Formats: sequence, structure tokens, C-alpha cells
Amino acid sequence: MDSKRSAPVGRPRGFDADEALEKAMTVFWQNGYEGASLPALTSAMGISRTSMYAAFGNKEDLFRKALIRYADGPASYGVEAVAEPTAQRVATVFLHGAVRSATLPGYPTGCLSLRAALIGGEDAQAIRNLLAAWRDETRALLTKRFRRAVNEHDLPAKTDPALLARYVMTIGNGVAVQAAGGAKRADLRLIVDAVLQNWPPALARVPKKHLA
Amino acid sequence: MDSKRSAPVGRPRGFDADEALEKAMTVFWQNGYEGASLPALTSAMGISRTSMYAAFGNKEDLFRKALIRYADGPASYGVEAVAEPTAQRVATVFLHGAVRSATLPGYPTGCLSLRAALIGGEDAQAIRNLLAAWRDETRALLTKRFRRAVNEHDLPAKTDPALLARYVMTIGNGVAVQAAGGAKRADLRLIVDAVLQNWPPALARVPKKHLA
DNA sequence: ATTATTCCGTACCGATCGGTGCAGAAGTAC
DNA sequence: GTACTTCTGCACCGATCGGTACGGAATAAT
Repeated sequence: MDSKRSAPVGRPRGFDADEALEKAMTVFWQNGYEGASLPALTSAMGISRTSMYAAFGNKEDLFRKALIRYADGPASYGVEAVAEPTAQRVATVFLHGAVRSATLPGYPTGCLSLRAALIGGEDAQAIRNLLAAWRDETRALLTKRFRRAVNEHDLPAKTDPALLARYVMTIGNGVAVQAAGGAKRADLRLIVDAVLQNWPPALARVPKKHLA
Repeated sequence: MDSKRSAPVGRPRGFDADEALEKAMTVFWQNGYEGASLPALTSAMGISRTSMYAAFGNKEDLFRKALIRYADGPASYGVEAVAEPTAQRVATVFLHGAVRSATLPGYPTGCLSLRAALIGGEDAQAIRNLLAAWRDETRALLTKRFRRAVNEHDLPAKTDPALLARYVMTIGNGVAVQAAGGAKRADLRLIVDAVLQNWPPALARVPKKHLA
């Protein structure tokens, strides 16, 4: 599991697990979970099937580890954003990060979380749930941060933090889709800047859930 | 092919092709192109493998026909929007239509075009290209409409119609993703209304493509 | 040296994929 | 009725899926 073992007796591993995971992340990012076949993964990782299973468990475990690497790397802008001092800065850093992450040179365009599991057969349900949980987590992070901003009078009192968080996520998701479709970074940057000029958006607390 | 034949000699078809196509569209919408297996499709359509091949050709042909049905049905809001008299109305109808289409009761949430083919193996490349072309077509429709609005002084002269079209598409895509993730129609409606309050967004023509 | 432990390539497993051949059932035309 | 056309269910095809058993190669401890 770890890169350093306490007593590595036996033949040492013939590849760098970190580099292999990086390659696997890229393949998942490009092709999604089900679309990434084991031959595609292992050939990109430069190792054989057996070595992958020995080092990472199975395909699902490999994906989970790749996702962690993704969240800590290219998609770390979420946690960075909520550390900003004002709500406007939070939104700005978040959306600029979304644009940057979705158009990184050397990586697939768009967002791994969206490309990997909007769809799929029934056996990919676990992966879908995992990614949905991760996106919900990010949204909860933003909600909490915006709630604090309301309490600090950094946002109008009637602002609904949850709705504002979903607003920001919606723009970020749209950016990811556009990037996956070939949109240029400069264009997306102009678009999110246009969105950010409308701040804070008028998102009052919903009056009441109307009867279904 | 058609629902009416000129001389239907021989045993008549034992199912309604239109109803079957509707079911197939739903399965593709829910599971994507590759995620929709033939057993899943045929069981939803209520017919056997062979009947599907006889009536629709193959899986790819079936998808193409389902997509046409989708574009003429749940996703017809694009062409409806550009018929509106002002640019603001165009954007409003488009985004309201996106929200409605992505949260239709009795249908999968989100947008078929996104769920079906953001990802996939190599053999799904043709499907991806098809859907990308369709989205580009919609964007071109909006671009053309906004260009007309600029000429009619319905939008500021310095507005970039292509960029504005991408802006609207970006919001629409974000809405579709959020809907697929479980967002409620009422919340999405509030979000797009907040976006529409910022109209026209400041999207000037890009100064010049900076040297790569 | 010997022994133990680990890595890794080959070859294989059952399951499922999209697609098809075939024969019988079901209908129309005469 | 007979002849002919079309539909449809069953069984099957080769290819590919994720996953594994096995044996040889390589390194560490002794």
C-alpha cells in the first residue's frame, strides 16, 4: 500500500506506484470508469494485469485511489476556495479553479467526476454513488462557507447558502462540460468572469416547499 | 422504417415501433450508449433481440433514431427559444426549457446528450462525435440568433455572439448535471432566474487570440 | 551456496458484450 | 385451401470484459 515498507523482503516492485496511479487517473479521466478497460489501464501504467492487481487490489480499488489523487491534485481548488476571506473571493477562486482544472495541458479536458460516472451499467452504481457523494461533499463545503458569510454579514441576510452553493456548482459543472466539448480556457475564463460580475446573485431563501 | 407501409404484405409487426423507440430513448437517457445493453433495451421495449434488429438496424441506428426523437421532443426547447423576439427572451426560454427538460417527471433526470456520451470506450467515438455535433449545432443556432440581436441593437454592439451563446450553453449544461445529481426543479429554476437577472452579461468580443 | 518471499508474464476462467442463422409461427394474397 | 412474405424466439457466434491460477525470474535473509 504505502510507498515505503517497513521490511521489504523479497523482490522489490519493478515500477513506481505513484507514477502508475497518475497514469491510471488519466485513463479514468479520459474514458470514465467502465470505458477504461484493463488493457487500456495497464498499458498506460506500463505494467501487467497481475502487477496491477497485486499493487492496487482490483479495478474499483484502483479507481478509488485515482479519485483520491484527483481530489488532492487537479481538483483541490474546492478546499482552497473555501479558505478565502470573503464569499466573493470563494466563488472567484472556485470558478477560476474549475476553469483551470478543466483545461489543464497534459490532462483530459473537463472533470473526472462528471466524465467517469454520469452514466453506466448497473455494476457501476457503486462508482456513481461514490462520485455523487464526493460532489455532495464539495457542495456541503461551499454551503457551510456561505452560511458563515451570511452570519458575518458578508452576504445579504436573506441569502440561502445551500442554494448559492448549488448556483456556484452549477456554473462549475457547466464549465466542465464545455471544456470536455472543446471550449478554450480563455473563453471559459471570460464566461465565469461574466457570471462573477453578478455578485451576490439574488438567491433568497425559498419561501416554502410547495405541496407536491 | 415508416409507421405506414404502402403494401404491408406478410405478417404485420407485433409491436408499436413508436412506443418501442420511446422506451429505447429512455434507457439510453438513463444509462448512456454503452451502458444500455441489448437485453436492457429489448426488455424495456418489450420485444426480442431479432425484432429490434429487423425494425431498427442495429444498436447505433437505434440510438440515432432515439436521439432524433429526443431532439424533437424533450429537447426541442432550443429551436423554440431562438424564435423568441428578444435576446433576453431567447435566453430565458432556453434556460427555462433546459430546467424543465432535465427534470421531466417520468423521464431520467438531466440531458441525454450529456449522459450518453461524455465518455466511453473507443468504439463509442462515433456516438460521441454525433452528440458533440448536435450540441455544436444548438450553439450555432444561438450564436446566429444573438448575432442578429446585436445587429438589431437588442444587444450591446461589442457583445460577442459566439461567446454569449457559449455562456448560455454553459449554464444549461450545468443545470443538466445538477438535475442528474438530484437537484430539484424549483431550485434550478431559482438558479437560472438569478443568472438571467444579469442580462446582458458583459461578454465583449475577445481582443485577439494571443499567440500560442 | 540454500531458502524464503515477492514480483510479473502467460495463459486461462466464466460472464457478458453486440450481432446473426435458422426454423417455425403468423399473417396476406390468390 | 396453397403459396408467399414477414415477424419472432431460440440458440449460437467471436470478441471482450474483469479477474485469477500458476510457474518462472529476481531479490533478501540466512
